[in-house]
Amino acid sequence: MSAAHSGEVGAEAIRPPGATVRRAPSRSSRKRESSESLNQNGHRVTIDQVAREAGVSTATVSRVLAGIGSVNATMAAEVKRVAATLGYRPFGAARDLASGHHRSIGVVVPDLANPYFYDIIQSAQTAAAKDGYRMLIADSGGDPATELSMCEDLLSQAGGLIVQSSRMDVTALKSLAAHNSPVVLINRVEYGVDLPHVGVDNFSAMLEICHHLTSLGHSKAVYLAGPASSWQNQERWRAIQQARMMGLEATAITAEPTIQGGYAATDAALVERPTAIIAFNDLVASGVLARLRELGVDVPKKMSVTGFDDIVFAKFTQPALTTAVTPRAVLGEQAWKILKARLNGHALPEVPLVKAEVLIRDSSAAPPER
Amino acid sequence: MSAAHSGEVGAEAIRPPGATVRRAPSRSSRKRESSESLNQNGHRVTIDQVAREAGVSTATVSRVLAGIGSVNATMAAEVKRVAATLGYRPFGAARDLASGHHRSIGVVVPDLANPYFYDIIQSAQTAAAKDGYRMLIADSGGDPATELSMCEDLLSQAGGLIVQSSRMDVTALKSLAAHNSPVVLINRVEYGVDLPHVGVDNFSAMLEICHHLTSLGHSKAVYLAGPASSWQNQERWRAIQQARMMGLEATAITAEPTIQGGYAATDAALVERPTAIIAFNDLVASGVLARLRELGVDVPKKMSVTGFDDIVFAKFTQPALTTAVTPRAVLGEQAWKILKARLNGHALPEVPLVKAEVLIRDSSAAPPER
DNA sequence: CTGTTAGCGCTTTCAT
DNA sequence: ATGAAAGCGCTAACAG
Repeated sequence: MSAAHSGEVGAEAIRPPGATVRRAPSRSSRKRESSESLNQNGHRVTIDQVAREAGVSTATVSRVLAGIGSVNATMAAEVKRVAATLGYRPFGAARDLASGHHRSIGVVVPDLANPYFYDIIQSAQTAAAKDGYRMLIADSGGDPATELSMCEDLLSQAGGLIVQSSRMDVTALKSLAAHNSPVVLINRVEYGVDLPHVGVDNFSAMLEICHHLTSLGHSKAVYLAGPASSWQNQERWRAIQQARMMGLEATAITAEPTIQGGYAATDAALVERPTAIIAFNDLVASGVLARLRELGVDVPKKMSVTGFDDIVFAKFTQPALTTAVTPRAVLGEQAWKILKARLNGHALPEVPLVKAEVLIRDSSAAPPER
Repeated sequence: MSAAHSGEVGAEAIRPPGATVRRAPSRSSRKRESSESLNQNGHRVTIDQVAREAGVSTATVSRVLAGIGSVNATMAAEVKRVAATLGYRPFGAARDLASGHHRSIGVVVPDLANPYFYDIIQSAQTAAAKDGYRMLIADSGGDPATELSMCEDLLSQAGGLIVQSSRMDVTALKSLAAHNSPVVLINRVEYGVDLPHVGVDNFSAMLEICHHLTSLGHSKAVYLAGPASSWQNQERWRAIQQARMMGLEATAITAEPTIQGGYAATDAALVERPTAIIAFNDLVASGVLARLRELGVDVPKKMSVTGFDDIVFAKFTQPALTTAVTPRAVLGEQAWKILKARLNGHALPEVPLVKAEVLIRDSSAAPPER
């Protein structure tokens, strides 16, 4: 093969004499003190070096490493060997620029310290990784303004976005949609906003919880509500209100969506003299349980408590929590599926809200006789 | 200002006649169907468009948007206005390529579903974001082999790596170190491997837990061990063995580092007839508590149980868990501090292992009389 | 099947 | 203070 086997002399020598003489590359003196992924000599190993060393063209190296097209087996092996020897790792930015799209997707969540989000992140990450995408994550702290700018920001490094339980108002959401970038919402449904979403059918599940309670004989409950801007909270509360027709009287008291929040709000809830406390989620319910125990209120004999989500701990609280299983892994996969379709310009698959199964455990029972 | 105000005709027209004629750009026909961040017309808004529209050079736009160097205030305002109007968002890959380094760091954890890692991830993310870095996260699933390849992989998209509780063996760690890339380890100390680390002083904290137990009168305990390849587990076990000189006899039984794991391993632990069960972490301890409750074994009267980490739930278990507070947020910040120094070519700051404070709650007490 | 080569969009000299 | 222009390292036409 009389390939461009130029060895060490190569490139410079074969430049045609008539070519415009380029100004000597001042670049050689450009600062390069930040040592990120450089080899021993302080230089990044590039695809050109691999190509030269292996006696092939950069195109071939690219093909071999990407596993695209067909290449002579011997050649491929040699390329791989050289790449390994040199410790070559492609420079992602160059690849993305050349191919015209980022290989990362951004994920923004309201609170990285909340276990609820991790199951979704985990499954989305696994699914995306399978397709060669990495995941950038960011914590908006639950602040709507931060959330929007965070999204805008990520969009310059990511090919698409998965936005979890967005707290943005409709205007912000619309302005995000106007970017025309691949974005999918998780657990935020907003008609009139042109953004695909996946989510849990909170309404049905909460209605079922209410039904469970009324069939047990409860008629007076307190809802420890989550953030007002949260769609999930709105849906859950809507269901509880709907349950009035089943004979369930309920008032809402806002609580921080954390264990501490539930703990702190319990006393206020008790003032209403309910026989059941419906918590926004399992975190809140756990806090309620803890406070009730302190207060000596027997659960479920004197008070029924329900959660939502079925986080790992729900099964191990004392007593074990009655809750609704929101299939988080499914949500993550669905979100990626839609995003992927969007990235590839395919038609978006229709995914209905995911049903949440209600799990009756030990924290709910018939109300005490009055 | 007679700037290059070329309007729409611009570029092509002013090309000097003597210049080498480039082959007509076949690029115009290159596929561009993947709609990622394109504007209405299906084209990405580039810095050139902004520059042209604003009647300045791309260099100026770059300066304005990066806030670097000094630019005429009026001009800057105009550039910003145009950029906003056009919906311009810089293409991260191009920026990274031009500047020579990635603006992301990779974070790999053994298990994204483990709450222990949340606080670390969150604080590291916040700290890094402040310096303009994004965070790529990946879940290795706790598999050493996957972990290494995952790191290699990330290194082509990230400027540096934070590796949590690495389970890689020394050889793998060394090969990672050999890349000479900015990597910092969290909770994995390996002398002889040239990689900076931050971590918790597991040994001292566990020794203190043991001391707490012996001073209560315990002399026979079972350690529900974590993964053998985990440095934290090794350190904790080392402390327990050390505690023999304080009169604590202990045997180790391996358990999955999860609630389920603790639950499942409890029966085997009981066979040893200990008066105390020392769990690898809070998750395991929670499982133990759940099983013990089922079995009717009173904690702490009949059995003392201790955890490690002080995850949010530790305070709310029944009874509340005696544990060691590992300051996760501090770890995340320290890790970023070191990584940043490394990325900038500064000297690495020396950070000693973080002390963990032992928190005596209700799950530990004097052993029953025999 | 393989090599050549033109850019991808941006930053950063360097010259003005 | 501003502009011109040279690439950063890689991919993907395109031509053989």
